[in-house]
Amino acid sequence: MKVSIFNTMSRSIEQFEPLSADTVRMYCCGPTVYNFAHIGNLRTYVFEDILRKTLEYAGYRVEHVMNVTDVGHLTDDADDGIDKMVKSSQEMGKDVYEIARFYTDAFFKDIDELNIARPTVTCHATEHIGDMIELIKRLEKNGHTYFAGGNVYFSIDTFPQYGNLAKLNLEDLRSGARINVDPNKRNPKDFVLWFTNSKFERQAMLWDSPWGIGYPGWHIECSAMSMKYLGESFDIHCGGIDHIPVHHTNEIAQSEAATGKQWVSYWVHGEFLINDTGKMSKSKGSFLTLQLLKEKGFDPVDYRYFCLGGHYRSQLQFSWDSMQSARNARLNLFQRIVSLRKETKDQNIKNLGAAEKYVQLFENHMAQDMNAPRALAELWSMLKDPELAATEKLAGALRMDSILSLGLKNISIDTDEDEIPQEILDLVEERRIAKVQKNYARADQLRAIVEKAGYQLKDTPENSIVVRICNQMHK
RNA sequence: GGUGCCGUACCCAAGUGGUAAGGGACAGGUCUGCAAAACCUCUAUGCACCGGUUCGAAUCCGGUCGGCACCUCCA
Repeated sequence: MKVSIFNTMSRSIEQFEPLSADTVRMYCCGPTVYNFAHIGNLRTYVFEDILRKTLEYAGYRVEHVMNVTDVGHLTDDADDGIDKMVKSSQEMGKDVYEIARFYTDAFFKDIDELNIARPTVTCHATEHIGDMIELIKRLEKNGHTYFAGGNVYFSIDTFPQYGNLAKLNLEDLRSGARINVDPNKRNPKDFVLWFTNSKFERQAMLWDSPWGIGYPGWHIECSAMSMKYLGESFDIHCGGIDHIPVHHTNEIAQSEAATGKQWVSYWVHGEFLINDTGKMSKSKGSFLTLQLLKEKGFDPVDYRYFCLGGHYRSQLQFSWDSMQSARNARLNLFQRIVSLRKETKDQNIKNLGAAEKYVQLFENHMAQDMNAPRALAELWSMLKDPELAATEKLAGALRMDSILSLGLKNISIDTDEDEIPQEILDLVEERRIAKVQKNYARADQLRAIVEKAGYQLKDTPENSIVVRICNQMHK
């Protein structure tokens, strides 16, 4: 299986070829842990997981590195504002490291619940300050930095390819630059590598460095850590689309200026999740978390399914209606798997047989820039094809799920018949008698009572089955 | 103001020149005392609008209207 992927650098779909034959080295920008991740953030991690699993499906071993930014980033401009970590710690009255720990744990809980594979390496910025300092020293030696107003800056004029990724037109940008530019900058697009002097109200995290006590600029961690774990040149770097113009642009500049080599081969970016107010952000008051979805009765996997319904490079419109339809779809899908399991009990489900052609189509769609919506459609077509045997459908579905990761292999046929209270069973028995006596008015009345108690009755030719209504959504 | 993306059925959403995937919802059917569940079937001669290129356009070109994103921390 040959994988093709859209490379932001060339703005075109390219055939993927890793630097080394069978290993893919991939770096993903991780969370800044001063708050909970919202479902828009989470969409990006779902997409990265799909990318990783598609590559693994194609036979590659994937070294997947993700950073956790536990050093403060600034609230607004790179020269002003309150450190986000400090701000959050002030609000919660906790130590900055406690805050980072708390939100890091919350983040990985979300990741796990979404069936996103953990990175092979997770690296924390605060544990790599030394690596960042070494990188800045290297840049200094190569003449790409200058010291002004207490801070070390990267000079973009020493790096002619600056802005290639974002296709930035530097002339235009310069003329349209904001008013409050840091007067120490030689070029408005220069950025800080190391701060010893900032306008922070309070700075909780400080480290010693050749330039004085301070803290690193916010782009340097990704360069330093990715090169530490993946080498000076690696295959894939991904993140949200918003990182193209500033963060990734600056990362490229400082990385390649330091090594003199091409840093990353493929840049892969995921689009935003949008709701009726536009981009999801806390300031707009539309900060939806996975926790909130759960409180509303959704399973985290419903959200994963929802994400798979749209292509990763298209904006995806979130609404509660869409979320509901994703849940229904997922429930229907699970129901089909349960039926197949029952039908194929004790049978060998290893062979794809006639499901092969659907798996083939599925692979093609995933291999062609990860067209998950198309791939999902193949899953449905396969399940609905009357020509296929149940074992073949099940084998095909499980194969596809190695990328989709909806948890199909964990679905058991023991439909959790957890204890139904005796009083409910008594009502059911009373209804059975009423039915035998053809007292249907009484039977309907009893069913209404049972339903009100949260149970649903399903009459079959033999007997009546009772299920807890709210249990169904979680299976 | 500058740059880019998008506008497909009731909703979400694929589809970049060859005659509109898929899911949800709705409706109908089988089944049922009636339901529920399950299963089956159906839903765009048309892809914002206008004009053009072409044997052929949702797909290419021009224009109009509308939406979104980026240019500033942001997945």
